[in-house]
Amino acid sequence: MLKKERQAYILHQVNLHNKVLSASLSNEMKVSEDTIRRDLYELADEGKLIKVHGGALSHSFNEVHFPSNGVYSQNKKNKIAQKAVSLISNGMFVLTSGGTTILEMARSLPPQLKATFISGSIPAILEYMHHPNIEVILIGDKVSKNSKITVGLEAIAKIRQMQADLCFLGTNAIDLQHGITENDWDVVQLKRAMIESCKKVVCLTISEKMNTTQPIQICELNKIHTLITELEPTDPKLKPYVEAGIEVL
Amino acid sequence: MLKKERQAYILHQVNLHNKVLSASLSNEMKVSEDTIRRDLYELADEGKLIKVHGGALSHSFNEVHFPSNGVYSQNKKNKIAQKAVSLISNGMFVLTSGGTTILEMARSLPPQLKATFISGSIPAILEYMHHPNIEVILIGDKVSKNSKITVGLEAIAKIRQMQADLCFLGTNAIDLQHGITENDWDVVQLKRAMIESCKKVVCLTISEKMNTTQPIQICELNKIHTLITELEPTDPKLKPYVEAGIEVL
DNA sequence: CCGGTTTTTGCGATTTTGTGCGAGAATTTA
DNA sequence: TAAATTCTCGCACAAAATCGCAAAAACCGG
Repeated sequence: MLKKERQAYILHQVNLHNKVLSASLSNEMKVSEDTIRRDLYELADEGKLIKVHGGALSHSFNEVHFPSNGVYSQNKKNKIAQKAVSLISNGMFVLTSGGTTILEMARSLPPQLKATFISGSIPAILEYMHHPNIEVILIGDKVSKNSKITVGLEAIAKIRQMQADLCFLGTNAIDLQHGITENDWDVVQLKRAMIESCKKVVCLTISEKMNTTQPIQICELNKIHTLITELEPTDPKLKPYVEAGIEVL
Repeated sequence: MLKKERQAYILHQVNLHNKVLSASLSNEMKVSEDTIRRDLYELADEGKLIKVHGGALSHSFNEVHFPSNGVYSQNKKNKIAQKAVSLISNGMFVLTSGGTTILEMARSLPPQLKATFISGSIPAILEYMHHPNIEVILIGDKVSKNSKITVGLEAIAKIRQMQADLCFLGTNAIDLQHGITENDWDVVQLKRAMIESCKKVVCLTISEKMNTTQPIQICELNKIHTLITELEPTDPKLKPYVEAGIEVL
């Protein structure tokens, strides 16, 4: 078993169960606990999980992390949110994933907007619910505690039978060669279905996540119609994406 | 159970109930009181709560004093919650409606309980999600903003294809002649479907709502197996229900 | 294909951490 | 004031982490 492979599996387990024990992982993959521990420390260094005595926990336990860059990042996300909102017009059906950037967009929706929002992300749904004129459709299935989103075949089937005008994807990693990538298998399945079920795919991401990759590919770049970051559309960092035929806002 | 995990649970409990007892926490998580005490001291050191003799208090407890009938009603709901929880055992599939009584039950689930909870109520889902060992199935459909629950044909169809062990209904009005009644058409449809899709129907209600009615009937009394109120099962107010063949806790 | 280098992994000895227990002290409660 | 909890403190024990080291595997330039 490859190291990367092992770490991807660990990450998957953490996302699924919110915790992992070094002992049981060592048992499952037949490597020493030392190796597992080293893996966990590496993943903790990359901020993918939280190492604790005896195993590791998912970030969702700490609730409020990154207090330091919070405000800073917030500004960026707000910029992104403003641009995203400008794409929505009355009467549209909008499919959205989860993630903090999407949340920020949800909070920025103008109160007079009348549209239908469809999502399996629970935090996003909570935001949409507060809006006076928006219809909210919740996609049901098993709830993934870590990503706070419904995942599974039911959810995917439901998405498949939709045909939305717009699809907003909160994106964790985007790259010229590898397209958009994720580390959670279930979320990948969902996002793939979302991409297939809408007329226009819009990726929202802060520029730090550009040109980074994660283990599992969601789709190639050419499936994406629009990319929104906090940068000016003319920023040189975005040039390769424009050249790849993506509309950049 | 990991130390951090345990502390996260304690914190969650403190924030919900504003107080925790060392003894009951020790009992719930099957660790010694010593361990709980050490946890409480650590959390108190971090300023997350206030350690007192016998347990701990939430920080907000000092500052804000809440409305008197709030606490009162809360106590009743807590009593109901305790009784309801006692009906659930490991491995069960439990269908629940929404409502504050259900929420209180969700908050009182012992951490080691492993069960699957199915609901379309968004506040309830949020509570279930905090629990370390519970699988959460969210029923999707259009979100009703005022009842914070998914309603519609999709949701009803989904419920119909289930077969749960237990169904908890937060009940707004119960009466000997009219059975249980509601004032929201969509919710009535949902609850009817829930009653048909489980082996055992349990109604949770505070005694004030007994012998009251609302415009739309959900079902006759004979569909209900168990009634839980804050009263003692021997209370004379409950006698007619016992005589009607309902198990009363 | 081959030496040399780097990375990865496992092992044993030692240290640290987490937990429970018992006895006596401190406190709450009746 | 007496009885019942709850706390403190020291200790023991097991599980987990750390450290140094060495074998094994992967990588690489020629």
